[in-house]
Amino acid sequence: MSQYGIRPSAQRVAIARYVLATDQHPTAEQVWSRVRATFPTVSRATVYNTLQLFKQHGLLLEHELGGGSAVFDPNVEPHHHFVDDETGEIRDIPWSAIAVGDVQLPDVQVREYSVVVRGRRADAP
Amino acid sequence: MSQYGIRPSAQRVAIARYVLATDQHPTAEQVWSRVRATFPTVSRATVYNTLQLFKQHGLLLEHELGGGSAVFDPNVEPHHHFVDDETGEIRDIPWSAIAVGDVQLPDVQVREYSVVVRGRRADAP
DNA sequence: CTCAGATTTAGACTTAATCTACATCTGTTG
DNA sequence: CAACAGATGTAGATTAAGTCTAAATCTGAG
Ligand SMILES: [Mn+2]
Ligand SMILES: [Mn+2]
Ligand SMILES: [Zn+2]
Ligand SMILES: [Zn+2]
Repeated sequence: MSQYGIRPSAQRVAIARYVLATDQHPTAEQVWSRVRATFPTVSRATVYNTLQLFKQHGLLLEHELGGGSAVFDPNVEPHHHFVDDETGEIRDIPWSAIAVGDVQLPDVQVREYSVVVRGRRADAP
Repeated sequence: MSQYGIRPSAQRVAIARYVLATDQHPTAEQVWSRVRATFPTVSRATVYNTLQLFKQHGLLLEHELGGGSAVFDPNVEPHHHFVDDETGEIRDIPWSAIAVGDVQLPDVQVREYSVVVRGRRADAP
């Protein structure tokens, strides 16, 4: 973590151990709840501040995909997302799984793009 | 509007006149603010309820694309979106402007998908 | 015209997120 | 080590989007 210019306080390490290792897409409140299980005194403000710090240093992405709260994503490589209509659960889709042609728009400098897919898990066949 | 099974009250007509005709992607608060200019007594609850009603009847889409609040979109045909990093402004991208290959995911019934592009307006050349 | 159901309203409430002011920690310097 | 300044963390207040409630008002079928 210090390799990224972030001083590794105990709180930051506890937050990192959860949020940088998950394959889910937790909200800030979910991160706070999880981290309090092992670090009961950590404050809400520290969790929100640390998530923004990690984001600014490129360790996390923040997405708004519906459900009313932002989610955090330690997978910082380009990829797409599937959002379950019923549960709101978010799953990663590998970049290679969807072919997207050139994204060039007039008068726009594109920073990033991705596909958001919505639907439901299919019933057993 | 009655063709969609919605009783056209004065409030609903005032809301529809703005939100079904705009080419922007206003938030509920922006809709409320705009509608109050011509209908000063309309309540916040009526605006939120009416937007959800229009959405349920297929007159509007609701998107969460960042910025902390949902936006409403009278363009209910499939299309993509560009989000300006600096201003948060949202612009439509025609469906035909981006080629997206097959979107098929294991165990998923896809309801809809689209591309979200982020970046900034290019400076004059 | 009546009145039951539909619609609207003001304001209370909930929740995500941010802010503030103060406390604590930590690394550096003498 | 001791002092201290800057960095970090904390509790609780605050903001803002959105929802809910209970009461008022409207409307059209009979
Ligand atoms: Mn929503
Ligand atoms: Mn919010
Ligand atoms: Zn992801
Ligand atoms: Zn649109």
